[in-house]
Amino acid sequence: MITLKQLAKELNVSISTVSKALNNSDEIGKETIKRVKELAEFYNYKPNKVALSLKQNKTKTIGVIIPDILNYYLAKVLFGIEREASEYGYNIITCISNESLEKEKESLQLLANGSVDGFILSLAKETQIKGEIAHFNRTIESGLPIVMFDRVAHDVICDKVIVDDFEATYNATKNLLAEKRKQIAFISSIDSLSVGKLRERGYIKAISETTTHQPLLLKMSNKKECSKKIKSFFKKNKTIDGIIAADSASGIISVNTAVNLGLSVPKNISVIAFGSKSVSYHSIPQLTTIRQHAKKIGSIAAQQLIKRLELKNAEKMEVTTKIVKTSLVKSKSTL
Amino acid sequence: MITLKQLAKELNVSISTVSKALNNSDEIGKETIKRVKELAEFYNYKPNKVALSLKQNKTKTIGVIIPDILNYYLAKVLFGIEREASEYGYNIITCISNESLEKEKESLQLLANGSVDGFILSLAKETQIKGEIAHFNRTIESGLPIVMFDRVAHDVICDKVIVDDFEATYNATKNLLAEKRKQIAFISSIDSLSVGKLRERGYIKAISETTTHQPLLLKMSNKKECSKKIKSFFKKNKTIDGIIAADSASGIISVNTAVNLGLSVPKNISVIAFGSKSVSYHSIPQLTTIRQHAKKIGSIAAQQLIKRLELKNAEKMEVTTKIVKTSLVKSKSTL
DNA sequence: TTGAAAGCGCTAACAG
DNA sequence: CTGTTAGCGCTTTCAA
Repeated sequence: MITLKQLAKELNVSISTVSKALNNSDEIGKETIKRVKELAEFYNYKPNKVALSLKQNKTKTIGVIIPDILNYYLAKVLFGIEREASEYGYNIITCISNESLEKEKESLQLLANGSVDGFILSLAKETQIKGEIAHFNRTIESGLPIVMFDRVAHDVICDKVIVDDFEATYNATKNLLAEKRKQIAFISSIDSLSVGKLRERGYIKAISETTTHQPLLLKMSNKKECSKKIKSFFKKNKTIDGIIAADSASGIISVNTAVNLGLSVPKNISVIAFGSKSVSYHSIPQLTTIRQHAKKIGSIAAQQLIKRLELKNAEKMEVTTKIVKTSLVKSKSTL
Repeated sequence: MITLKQLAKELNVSISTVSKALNNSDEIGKETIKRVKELAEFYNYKPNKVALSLKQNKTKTIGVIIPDILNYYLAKVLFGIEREASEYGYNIITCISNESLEKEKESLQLLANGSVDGFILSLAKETQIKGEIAHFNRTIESGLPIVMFDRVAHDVICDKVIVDDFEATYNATKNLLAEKRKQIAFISSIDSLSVGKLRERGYIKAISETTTHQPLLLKMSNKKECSKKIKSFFKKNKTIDGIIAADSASGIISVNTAVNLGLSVPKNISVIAFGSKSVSYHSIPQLTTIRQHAKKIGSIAAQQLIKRLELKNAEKMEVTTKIVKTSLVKSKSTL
């Protein structure tokens, strides 16, 4: 990489002249500016990012910590974050906590050495189970703002972007009830997550408000066993005619299993699941899904963080919690 | 963030003494080291990464440019890269080219300003179609090594990590032939990618070596239309009894569509597709898959780059191309 | 209109 | 054993 120093030497001017010329300072003569710019162009000069960061005490880099990059939803949020950030000239450093509290702490710690200006993150499963939040507070106190999305720690005072999980399943369940379904079950493989619990509560509320039958729940911890568990669940409960699935895998497997058992979807049984468009193609008939607008969540989170970073007296800015509304996209697995 | 300067002031010693003490220099007295470390601990001192990078002229950061983060396979490679990199104390800055040549160039350009020590990348679709490679060569000439994986530019001289795509479909096709399948088709929605072409060629070779029937190809550009196209393809070609799918979506949809049309899988028709374990659950019966060991590809790519970065005279190190062998994991969609 | 010098936080050669 | 100094690449005040 070519430096100002080298340019200055070759042009027989001082470093500061070159710097000013490249920044179009009106202190510098037109002729000089032209000469400098030409040579810079010739050598494809780019100001060294590290030096700039050191000087200006900000890196234009955001640390993103996500629990699982193989989760389609989380990957999509990341996509949204990246796009928005790069729009504003920010880079993102990605760390994957792999659902581990330890790795989450470590990443936070590691990047808090001047590598990033702030964080966007979603809590690791283990963090949610153990309820630890001290590491977040420490980070915020040290001057690095955090924006949390989806799986958030309510007790930490910071900006948050969440989904209306409770309402989403509440409405979805109501929707199946409106189809005159009599026995609606809730299937989840994300029971340990805050969002999983919210979704369950939305379902339970709708059921207990409207019907007399008990909520019917199938909760699984292991994705591997989903197929078997769902199959035996269906066999045991022959009267089920509706499914609310808290995650897309459960939804897809429910439809495919029902069809496989000779049930007609949606004639005998309707299925609604959290999930994206592309995953909806994985079942025949195609799955009716609750869309979370993951990209939007990502871009809102990025906007929020950048706004705070570029504010003069950021402390004075109140923290906000933005709720991104889901939409129910009807397809072929419901009436 | 607390700095050496502040520590030095509070301890009434010089900055360099503090620096040396923290680095356990034997120039410094035991007692002093102890005092310094205690205070550093107390303030939770962390050396400023940016200053270190500037001083040492390396960032311990890798730029990763991937075409599509929502592609499960690519996300998994990213996972492998991240894990390996963090093992060696490297961070990764992720850019998503979104299959666009322009964005790919831009990211490369942008990070070549001292932000990263080198790159790991897979080519954007557009880059492969247009065959542009100048931007890669420029980057390498400027001293930043590149490791390419999966979708590589053969004409660029750099380290590469690839999959034995050709052999994989060749062997998979042979496998179906060994099942006495008479009419095996090849279905792909990634025709424009280098790997897509290799996979097709492997299939064609196996077919033309062994049978007299013409290769039977269904190539789609639009994922959206997959379901319809596959359905009409099946209806038109009633004698098909085997499928090799170049991508997992095609495979999943093939199985589900076949079942839906009343065919028995694998009795009437066998299906093999490129894909991961988790995607194999999305069809009933479960899909037989060609596994690419994405995480391994990621970690090998990271290892290779880091090795080159930490070598003294890296130019002298020959470039290598590593081939990661696929494995055929049999499940319920084949005999 | 241009240049010299200081400083961002750190390391390391050299001096004391 | 400890301190002074220079320098990584850049911006910016102040002086010429």
